[in-house]
Amino acid sequence: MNRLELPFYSRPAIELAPALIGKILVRRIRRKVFRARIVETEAYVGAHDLACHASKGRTNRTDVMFGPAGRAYVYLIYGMYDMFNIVAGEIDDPQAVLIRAAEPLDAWEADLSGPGKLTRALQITRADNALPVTNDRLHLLDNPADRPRLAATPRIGIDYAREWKHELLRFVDPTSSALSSRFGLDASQLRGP
DNA sequence: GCGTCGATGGCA
DNA sequence: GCCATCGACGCG
Repeated sequence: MNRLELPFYSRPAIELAPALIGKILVRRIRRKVFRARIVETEAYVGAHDLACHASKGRTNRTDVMFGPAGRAYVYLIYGMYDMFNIVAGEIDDPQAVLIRAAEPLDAWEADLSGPGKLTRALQITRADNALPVTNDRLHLLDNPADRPRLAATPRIGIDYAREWKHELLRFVDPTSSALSSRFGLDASQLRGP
C-alpha cells in the first residue's frame, strides 16, 4: 500500500469524501503505529455550504480551509472534542472532509465509532491543525484491494444549516459495524442487495 | 432500546 | 449563546 500524497486531496470535497472510505489512517504515537480503516466521512463543500464553518467567513479558525488541500483542519467542539478534517479543493475555495469513524486494524482494540472518539483514541488535537496529512506521524494509505460499498446520507448535527441539512454529503461503508453510534444507518437509505 | 441532559471552552 | 459530541441516566 502506498501513502496518499498531496495531489490526491486536491479535488472537490464531494469527491474526496467517498474516496476516503476504505482508506487506511496511520497514526504514530511515540514509537507505536496505529492503523484504522476509514468507514465514515462528511463533505463540507465550500463557503456557500451553510454547514461549512467557512460560510461564516475567513477567520483564524477557518483559515486553513482556504489554503492548499491535504492539510489537517482540527478544531475544538463542545469544549471537549477535537474534530479531524482534511482540507479539500483548491486554494481560496474552502472545502474539507470530516473523518467521522474508522475500524481499528492489526488486533488493536479501540472504539473509533465517532469523530470525537476517533481523535481522542488517536491523539489528534489542534496541535495537528494545518499540518499536511502526509507526514510520518499522520497520513493515509491507499488500499486498492478494498472496494467498499458506499451509501450516502445527510450529515449529522447540522440541523441549523437550513436546506443544506438535507444534502446527502455523509458517506459510509454500510457494512461496517463501526459507524458513529446512534447514526449508524437508516434502513431507508440502503439500496441494493 | 430510546429520549434527554449536562459537561466544557473557543469563538463570533 | 451557540456548537460538525459523548456518556450517563431514567425509563418500564
